[in-house]
This record gives sequence, structure tokens and C-alpha cells, in this order.
Amino acid sequence: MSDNDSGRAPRKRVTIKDVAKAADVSPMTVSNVVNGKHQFVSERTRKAVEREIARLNYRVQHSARSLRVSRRRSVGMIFVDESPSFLVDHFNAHVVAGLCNVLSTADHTVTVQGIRAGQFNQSSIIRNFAVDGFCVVLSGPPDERNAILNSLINLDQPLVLMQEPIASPNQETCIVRQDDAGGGRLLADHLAARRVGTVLVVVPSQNWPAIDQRVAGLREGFLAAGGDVRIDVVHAETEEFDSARAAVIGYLDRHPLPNAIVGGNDRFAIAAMSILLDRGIAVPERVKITGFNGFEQRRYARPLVTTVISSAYELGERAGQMLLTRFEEGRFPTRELVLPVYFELGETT
Amino acid sequence: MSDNDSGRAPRKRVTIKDVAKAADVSPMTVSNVVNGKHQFVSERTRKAVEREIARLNYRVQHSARSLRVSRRRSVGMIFVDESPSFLVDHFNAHVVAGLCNVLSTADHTVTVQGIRAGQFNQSSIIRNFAVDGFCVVLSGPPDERNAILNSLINLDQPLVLMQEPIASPNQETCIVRQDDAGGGRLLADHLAARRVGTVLVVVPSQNWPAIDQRVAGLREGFLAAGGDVRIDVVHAETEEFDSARAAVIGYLDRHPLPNAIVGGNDRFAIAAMSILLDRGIAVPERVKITGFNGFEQRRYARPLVTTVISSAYELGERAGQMLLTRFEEGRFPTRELVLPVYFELGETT
DNA sequence: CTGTTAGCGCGTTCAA
DNA sequence: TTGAACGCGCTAACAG
Repeated sequence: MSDNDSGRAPRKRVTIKDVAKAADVSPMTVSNVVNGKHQFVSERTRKAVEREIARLNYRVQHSARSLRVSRRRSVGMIFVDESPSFLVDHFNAHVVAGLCNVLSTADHTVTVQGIRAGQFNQSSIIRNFAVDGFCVVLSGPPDERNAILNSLINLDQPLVLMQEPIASPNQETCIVRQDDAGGGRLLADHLAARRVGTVLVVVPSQNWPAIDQRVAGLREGFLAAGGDVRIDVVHAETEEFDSARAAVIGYLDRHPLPNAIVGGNDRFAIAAMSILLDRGIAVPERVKITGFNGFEQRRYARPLVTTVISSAYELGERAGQMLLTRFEEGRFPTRELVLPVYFELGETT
Repeated sequence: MSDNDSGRAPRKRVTIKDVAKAADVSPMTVSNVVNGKHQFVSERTRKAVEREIARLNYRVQHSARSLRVSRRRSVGMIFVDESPSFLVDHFNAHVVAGLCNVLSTADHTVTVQGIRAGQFNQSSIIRNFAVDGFCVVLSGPPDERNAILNSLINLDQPLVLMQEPIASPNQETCIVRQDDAGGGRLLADHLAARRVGTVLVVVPSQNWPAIDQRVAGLREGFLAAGGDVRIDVVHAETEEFDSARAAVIGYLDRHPLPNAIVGGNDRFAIAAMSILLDRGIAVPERVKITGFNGFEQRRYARPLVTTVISSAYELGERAGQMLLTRFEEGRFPTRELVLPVYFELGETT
């Protein structure tokens, strides 16, 4: 392996000084080489320094550099979510992936954390993040979200709020979201054209602003389409598949079959559909079904659900870009960015 | 919002000194309060200091603290994966969630990064991680994995390797994995008992050690069960649903229908099943199907696939615990940890 | 219980 | 093109 690690004694950290000594130059020169300030270093010394860096296996000490330049090259990604498996949601997973990939290209690092709304203020976790900015997905009822938002703002760092329907409250915060309400309207138009008269909407009881927007858009769309549509909403206790199923079963036990079921996301749509199929109710003939998000998992269920496609990965990328330009240019390029969503016809309508 | 942010001038950073001055104590006392060393601080001064901390909105400067104590309280989670959406895989998502939750409880932070095998050594990204240890999921062919492993070892930091079948190469590295081979054997036993004579195994061409283990266990199991089973393996180009479908279609075009199809994970199993259903081939009557992992998404497809359950979340938790005790006690409690897997009967066998 | 001193490793500033 | 001095904010070690 490396040439001289016979013992397991913790080798002393190799510093810029050590490299300087070995290459017989000043520490400053090493620093210039490390940071690519080649204007200040002759080709020959640079080569020599680089050789010593490799030989000694030198790596910069980020805490020292950060302390000096007060820049961490790092952003914190926070999910306020009741579920411990906050990343299992595909939306979240895509956002993180997009964010990470954009930021790592610019040599930045992403620190992830899921946290329950109730613990947010107690927890020192967020305050302990050593980052230059945050990207946050909030959930929970409006007043709780607001309290968290205030804590975040008090951190006094660049902040990207994902999927928040509110306006950016100040210069230091920027909204990145998709047009969820528009998605709801697309679904309403589609269903209205199919003469749907009663709709069941299935959503988690955990309050996600994006899902609220979808439902609001749905209502709005039906209203605009004229016709007299009855919309019932049921709340599943948790985000889980069985929880959504239970909510639908509860509803169906007490109400006539609706003409359509709209899931707050594809998982909920598929859960609802599974019950209809269990009961031999034909989809889409007797009941139409639509979901929301359009991630790959939707392919597992048949018939394929009609949905509205979210660009979650791109949302993450955009958030990353926003933060990067905020870091480089001192301000966000825009206070709000809204990505479009796309209607995707499946076999369930 | 906060009481005095009239201007948008970047407020100067509040340091321990500022708090000390305001509370009329020495910086050291503030430090002791911040770090909970209450033995060294009287109740009264502590209260006073805490009041000033809150009033001035003081937060510790982690780079300074880290520089001083040479401890970052942070770990890096790395996925060597060809897919940019590395977190969309439920296994990975669960691992991250488990790791994050355990570590955040101990006031540690997790930095995530997905990286392509080919870029690993070029990239300065990993070297730039300011962390106390790494948790890594490797993929790719053995020699490539080995090269990466060596780079990682050269970082000279505590290292947890997830899902690697190898033995821990040194004191600083620890293996955390599940018994994938055992899972393969469970599946083989089950299928052998159902008199399966020909098996198609569908795996991604990207080389995941865990999947190799599953297949090896499967072979072993069939061998042990006696009988003369023919096992064919097809490789899907990517990890995607359609890619798996294409691989299965290609196989079926050239071979008679196997008695069973085993997916390297549930997604692959479900993709294979979708083709059989398209063609009106009865599952499980004509072809039996099994998957691997048992995450919730498996519920979307019907019939429900028989599978082997992975405890990915727990794997992440255990990795976190390993690292924490390594940090606190200077050594890993064990060099290898193997979690069991569980057979889960579905409707496809 | 509280204060003082010193220095972690780096990069900026300025002088050579 | 290179070097020396200094200090970023914090805490270990010790002195009071």
C-alpha cells in the first residue's frame, strides 16, 4: 500500500509546513500551489511541490482553511418530516441527488438531515451545521412551518425553501418549487373532460404544502370547468401504503363509489387502486385513478396510473445552482423559481 | 422577526469573546458553558452567559473548534454508483436514513456523495470531505472496487464498508453487511421445494457485491438441495425498470420459459413479472417469481412477490454505531458485522 | 470556580 | 516569485 505505514501509530497530520520543508519552499508557496494560484508559482517549483504533496499524502485541513476564509464550501439539506425514513420518499431522494450532483461539481459538499417538526427548536443539530447555506423542505401545519421558518431565518444564512407556496420573506431566502397547483388543474381538466362527477382525494395527514397546492389546483380546475363536482378528501394517518389503504377502505365503507380517486402522490393512488382491484371494481371503467409525481415506482402497478410528472431531481439541481450563485455573487439570481409539471396519461383514466 | 436587523449589512460574526465581554466573564467560561462543562461554572454565571448567548444569537464556529480539537463530528457517506440518482434506490435511501438518525442523535452530521467509479480517483471531492470517518457502498468490478478501496484506505480515516464480502483489511476499517448469500440460499430452498428445474436470474450489469452474493447463495442452495437445476443469468444494461424488462424479453425470445425468475432485487423481479403478465403467462402457476429486499414499493405490484427482506435501515444504524464507538473508544467494537435476512412469502411462488 | 496563555493549520498582507 | 508575521475562533493546560 503506501510506502511506510509499518506501525499503526496515528501518523501525525501532514501540514502545509511539512510539505514546504520537504520541497524546500515557504508554506505560502505550497498554499498557492494547492489553491491553483499558478500565477504566483514557477512551473518548476510547482512540480516539486506537487511531488511532495503526493509523496507525503498531504491533504488540506478544511477547518483551518474555513476558519481563515470563513467559507465552508458546504450546504445543509434539511427535511422536516415525521418519518425517520425521510429519504425513502422518491421526491426527497431525487432532490438530494440533484442537489449533491450540482454542488459537488462546484466542489461543495452536502450535509443531510431529517428532523421532526416537534424537535426542530429543541435540537441543536441545525445550529451545529457547519455550512454556508441551507436547502429545506418543510412540512407540517402552517403555524408550525412558520415557527421553523423563523428559526431558519434567524440562522442568518442563505436559505432555499423547496416547495413552499409563500413568497420569499427576505433577500437571504429564495423559493424553488414546482407548479403543483397547475398540476392539480391539469388533472381536473382531464377528469372533467371524462365527465367525472364525484372525486375522492386521498392525502397524508402530515401536512405537505405541495400536496395542499395540488388539491387546491384540483378544486380550482373543476370549478373552472363548470359542472358540479363533489370532492371529498380523506387523510391517511401516515405516509405508508397500508395507511392510505385504510383511509380509502374507511371512506368506501360509508360512501358510494366515487367516479375518480386522486392520490396526493402516486403511492396513494396505487394504494387506492389496489383496494378497487381487490374488490373487483374495474379501473378505469368504473373508477378513474390519478396520482402525482410520476417516478419510476409507478411502473410497478398495473394498470399504469395517469399522473402529473414532478421534476424533483431538477428542483434539487436548481436549488444547488441558486445557492452557488448566491455564494459567488452575493445574491440570489431570483427570489422565486417555479418549474412546470407535465400531465402524463396512463391507463387508469 | 429578530429585534434589530434593520439593515442588510452583513452583521459581523458573534464570537465567544463578544459573549464574554457582554457577560463580563472570560472567553474560557463561555466556552465551558457552551460545551456543557457545568462543573467548572457556577449556576449564576452560567445563566448570565446563556442569556447573552441567546441575546446576541451566538453560535459556535465549527471550523475554529474543529481546528482546535481536531474533531469534525461528521461522517461522509459515499455511494460509488453509476447512476446520478444514487439515492433513489431504496436500499441506499434506507442506509442513509439509518446512518443520519443514529449519528444526529450523537450530535454528528452526515455528508452524502454519489460518485461514479471512473471519476473516483480524479475527483478531489472525497479528499475534500471534512469528516472524521467514512461509510461507503462500493460497486463495480472487483479490480475497480479494489482500487477505490485502496484510495479510501489511504485517507487514513475510520472506514465502514457496507455490503462488502471481503474481510476487513485493517484496524481502521470495519465491514457492515447483511447475509445476502444466506438470502440466496433461502430462495433456492424455497424454489427447490417447489420442484423448479430451470431458473432465470435477472441482475443489473453494474456489479454490486451484494447481488453477486445473492446469486452465489442461490447456486449454492440449489446445489445443496440436490436436483439438477439449470440457472441462466441475464444482465440488464442499467438499473432501470425498462432495462430489466428488455433483458428479460431478450432472454425469452431465445429460450423456453423458465420455471422461475429470480430478480437481483424486487424491482427486477417486478419488471420480469410485468412481461409475463403482458403475455398472459400465469404467475405463479407457470412461472414463479422472487425478488430481494422487501421494501414497501414491492406492495405496488400484484401479485405480491416472494422476497427476502433486507434490513437496510438497520444496516445504516449499525454503521453509525460502529463509527461512533470508533470515535469514542479509539477502535471498532468488531471488524465485521453481519445482519440476518428474512424470507418473506408472497403470492408469486 | 475563573482567568491567562498559547497554538491548532491556513491564507492574507506586505515586504523583500 | 518567495518569505515572515499575524490572526481567524476556539479550547487544553495550567495558574490563581
